[in-house]
Parts: sequence; structure tokens; C-alpha cells
Amino acid sequence: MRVTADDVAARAGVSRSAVSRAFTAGASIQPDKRAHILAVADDLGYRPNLMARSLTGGATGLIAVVVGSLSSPYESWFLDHLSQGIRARGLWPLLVPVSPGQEIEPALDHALAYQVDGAVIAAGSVSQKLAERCTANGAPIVVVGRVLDGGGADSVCCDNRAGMAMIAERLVAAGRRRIAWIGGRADTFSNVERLDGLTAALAAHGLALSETRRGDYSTDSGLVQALALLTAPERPDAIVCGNDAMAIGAIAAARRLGLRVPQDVGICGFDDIPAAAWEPFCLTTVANPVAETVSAALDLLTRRIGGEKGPVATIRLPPALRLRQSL
Amino acid sequence: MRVTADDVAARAGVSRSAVSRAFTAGASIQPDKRAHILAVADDLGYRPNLMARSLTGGATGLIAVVVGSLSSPYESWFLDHLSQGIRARGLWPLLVPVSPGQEIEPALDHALAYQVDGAVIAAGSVSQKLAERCTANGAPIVVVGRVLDGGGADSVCCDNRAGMAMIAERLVAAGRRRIAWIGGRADTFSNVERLDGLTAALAAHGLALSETRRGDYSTDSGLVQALALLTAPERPDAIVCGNDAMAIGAIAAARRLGLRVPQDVGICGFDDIPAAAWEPFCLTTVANPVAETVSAALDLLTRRIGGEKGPVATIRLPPALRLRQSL
DNA sequence: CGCGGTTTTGAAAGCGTGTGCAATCATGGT
DNA sequence: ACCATGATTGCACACGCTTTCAAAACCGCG
Repeated sequence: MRVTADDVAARAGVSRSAVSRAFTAGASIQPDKRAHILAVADDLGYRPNLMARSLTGGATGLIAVVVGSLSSPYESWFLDHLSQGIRARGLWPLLVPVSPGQEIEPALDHALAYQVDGAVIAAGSVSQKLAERCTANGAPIVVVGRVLDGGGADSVCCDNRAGMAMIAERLVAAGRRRIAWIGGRADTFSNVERLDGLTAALAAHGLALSETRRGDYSTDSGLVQALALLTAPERPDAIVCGNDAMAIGAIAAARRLGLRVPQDVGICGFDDIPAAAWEPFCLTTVANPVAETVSAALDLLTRRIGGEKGPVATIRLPPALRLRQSL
Repeated sequence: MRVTADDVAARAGVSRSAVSRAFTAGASIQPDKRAHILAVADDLGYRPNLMARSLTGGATGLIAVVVGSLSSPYESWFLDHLSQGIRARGLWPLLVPVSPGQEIEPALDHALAYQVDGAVIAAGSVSQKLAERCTANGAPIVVVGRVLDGGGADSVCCDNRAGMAMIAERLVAAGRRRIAWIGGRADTFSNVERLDGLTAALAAHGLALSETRRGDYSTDSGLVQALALLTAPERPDAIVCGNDAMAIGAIAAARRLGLRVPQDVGICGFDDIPAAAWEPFCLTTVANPVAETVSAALDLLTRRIGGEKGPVATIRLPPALRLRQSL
């Protein structure tokens, strides 16, 4: 039923080896014979079975992409860049979606069983053990958006502290005094670094956060937490959010309460997702260098796949302040 | 280097077949022997090579997912549901991203070479020829968000005309008279159906579109086109957009011009993406039943993969009006 | 025409797994 | 104790391809 290399060989009157060589660039085969074989193959609708090929070749051309809830604007924006980057390198993204609560390990295990050549991990927590197991299985990984403690894997990540320092400068310049924070899940790497960075930068100016609250990085949670902050007796004059989605929710909260942004309350986020620039928001935020992150991560990964040894690399990419109108 | 079934067999003192059977549910093997083998396998970090397995088994467990630009909110929202649904069925999504201009065929060809068990196509145009080739290659496809003319493949799609009829009712009920349209790319299936549906439904009320413009389904294009409409000498009192992203842009345009929504101009979209409900928008729109679409599509697909013959199915899912505040 | 040297070529040995088949083993009934 | 029955087990082949290796074909030149 399925047309194989043998069928093509028989039809073209050559051996199966010849067919294989016809499809292998740079293989030793007479040009006109190759042309003939390719013609016959095309006629029969034959394409080499990549599964079988990878059985001997060693490489599958698949990259596991571990990613969180895709309806979040940041994740999908990132995945867009990442998947294009993977394809641009002649590889294919095998999607491994993990829900926020889910364990990453069984899912990644399954992907490894597909003999992926490598993995980009942008969600979930990865232990050093897991990282080592992947490498041992011949699938180097690169972690994105966080840095592994043990240093078990290459990682590339935005410099969250530097970004927050920029925001702190801006807050001080704008004369804000009561500054509140809405973070994401407490154990998240980015949440820890961003909160820590903001606290440190404010302290350098003799300021401290007036209040901290916790959302879940969703717009809705930003709305809820900001409402709580803005209806309290002592209202903050600025709210810094752990990401843009929550900041957008916070702006909605301010509007609902009839407060003007930024006059009554300044609001800013982190990431600079496309929606941040939308007119009703005009969010002042810190641009997470997604394109650079993706290309650095894939460079690292392909180099490892190519067999490069050496110590784990940790790349920190500099963010940039995007001054719009919300702060 | 890589640990294989032979290694496990040698270490456990059994034949390789036994190892294979230990990992095959329902295979004939003594329970305690299976347990022992699994223990040894776990110890050695062995997992069956799915590439090799699929070589004999015939199925890979991979589903190709052809999807357009993921930074668009609708596409990513859809992919979120779809990828979860695929995994929930024990399958894995192989991502095939295609940029708007790109041809779908070469990309899908490559995915077929990976011996995917099936494909969900949510972007690009698929000819009947292509559909047949996929089926011939043992990879049934299901087209989502449009219906193939020739009927070469199963498809599931929202009833765009019914959705637009609901919007037309609402427009009439709200007393709108000068109604403008901002569509997407002209040749898109959804664009054709939605525009056609709106025109027909308005005609039934003796109304016609005052003006039609064309964006590209992005928020920015909605903004641009709406600005043009709203600054023209005869301003429309309602703008219907081909999707929510453009409607959001249209709202931004109205705000920028100091027009009140919906008092001065009513605006509505299509899809009911998560952002449509965000407070500054409160977009009146038509809910595209994404969850139902995904589950219907995957049901169809798995049934075909299971070998079900029969005529192509075309499932039309009913949309629902979401009355918010923009119209 | 013969010969060393350079492609081309096909046979065959894998790659890691599932599974049909025949052999083996345990079980229970007589 | 013996045989029929059914559960287990291992061998060997198949899956579709790449690649090594040695044989074959070709080349120009003496």
C-alpha cells in the first residue's frame, strides 16, 4: 500500500541503494540516473520515510518544545518566534504542552522516546537530574526564561533585575512614592527575580514596596488584584506588575474605578507583548528580547547537538525600557 | 551508548521479545517477569524507541498541526485547545507553522514523511488533490475553519452566516443605519462567508453595507481601516469586523477620535477571543465554539485513523451572540 | 590492448522494535 | 503416570532506510 524505496527501485530498474543515494545529497551516483530515479519517485509519490531514516542516521530533526498555556499572550508570542526559528534551521517542533499544574517530566520522557534531537524548555520546572537524563539520552536541552540552579543545562534568559532597575528609575523620576507590586506564582523563577530586582533597585533610592500581592500572570488576576489595591484606604500611586497581561488587567481595574492612568496611578508591566502597545493601554513596560532569546537558545542548542562539549552556558539578554503612557 | 531493548534483555536474563512484551499492554507474559523487566529497564533508563516501534506498528502517534501566525490571538487560543485535545487522546502534536504567504504543501509533505497518523489543518489553502494525497499516504486530514469545495476532506467549521445573521439582528434592533464592514484577506474562506452572510442578513431587513474595507485580521489593520472609515465625511454608525482582533483595533480608532462606543459608533467582531471580554473593550461579538470545534475535529480524525470509510463529513457548529457593550 | 586509478553500483549488514510461529512449560483431569 | 490444554517463551523475520564493502564499470594513457 505505502510506496517504499523498493517499489521505486523496481520501477526504475535499479537497486534500492541507488534510490537511497538519489535522495541523499552529495552521494555517489550518476547525475542522469539520479534524475531518472527522482522522476520515477515523484511519479509514484514516493518520499523517504523519515522514521526509518532516523533509525540509522541517528538524527530525527525533531526538537521538543515544552511550553505552558498557549492562550497566554506571552507564551504564544514566544512560541511563534520559536517555531519559526526552529523551522528556519531545518528542524521541526514537536509540541509538548504542559498545563500550569502538570509535571513536566513524564511529558518530556515521552518526547525523548521519539528520539528528539534536542529540547527547548520554556515552561515547568526542570531539575538538574532531568537535564542530565536528557543529555545522556542524546537530547541536549536549553532552558529559556530561567536559569537552573545546579547549572545542569544551558539557559538563556532576560536580565530581569536590570529590567526592574529601569522601571525603578522611572518610578523615582515620576515621583511615585507608594509603589505596589502584583506578582505571579511565588515559586516562578521570573517572579522571584523580578520582585527581588525591583525591591533592590527601589532600596537603592531609599524606597520600599508599599504592598505586594500575587496573581497568576493572567489578565483577570491582574484585574482582581489591582481592584483590591486601588480600593484600599491607602491607595498606591503606582502598580508594578510581574508581566504585561496582569498590567493590562490593572489598567482595566483603574478605569473601572474612574481613576486616570498615569495621573492617579501609574501602571507598568514586563515583556512588551504585542497587546501592550494597543491604544487603550499604551503600557509602559520592559521589552523582553524574544527574538534574540530564541536565536541565542537555538544557536546554543544546535551547537550542543553538533557535539560541542564544554561548560554550561548562561546567556543573559538585556531588556529595554518602553516608555509609553501608563507610567 | 543509547540503551536498547537488548541491553535490558541481557541485564534481566531474558530474551528481547520478553522486553518488548513487558512494554506492550496485554501481551502474554508472566506478571512477575514483567515487573522484573520493568524494574531493570527503569534502572537502566530504558524507554522503547518510538521511531523503531512505529516502523513495525504502523502508527506513530503524531498528528500534524498546520497553523498560521501564532501571535494572532485567535490562532493561539485555538492551538491551546487543540494541543490539549490531542494530548488528551494520547497523541502528540507535530507543529507545522506556515506564514501567511507560504505554501502549505511542501510543509505538509515533510510532515507526511514523518509518517504522521493524521493532520489537522487550520491555516493555508488545501486543494482537493492535496487532501487526497494525504489520505492515500495513510494520513487522514481534517480541515478546520473552512469547508473544502470539492469535499475532499472532513471539515468542521463555525456557521459563519448564522453568526452574521445574529449580528445583523442586533444592528437592526439597535437602529443602526450606516453599517460598514472591515474584512480580512479577500480570498479567505471565513472572510467570504462572513461578508456574504452579513450582506444577506442585512438585505433581509432592507439594508445594505454602506462601505467595505479590507484589513489583514490584525489589530493594527483594524485600527487603520477604522480610522479611514471614521474620518470620512459620512461616518458610519456601526462597524462590523471580520474578527475580534480588528474590532479591537477599531475600538482603539474610535477612542483616538474621541468617539463614544457604542453611542457614536457601534463596533462588533467575530470569534470571542479572550481579549474581547477585557474591560476596556467589552466587545459585542459572536462566539466561535472553539472547544466544540476541536473535539469534533479530533473525533472525526481519530475515527478516520481507525479506518472508518464513508463519505466526507462537514460539521457546522452554531455560534452564539455575546452581547457586551460595544454594540 | 592492458593497466592503474577513479567513480558507480548492488548485495548485505545493520538500526531498534513488534509479532507469527513453533517449541516449551505448567496445569489439571483421568 | 499420562495426555490434552493453554499460557509463556525465544527465534527469526519484517519494517524502510542508510551505509560499508567489494565487485564492476569506466577513464585516460602507455
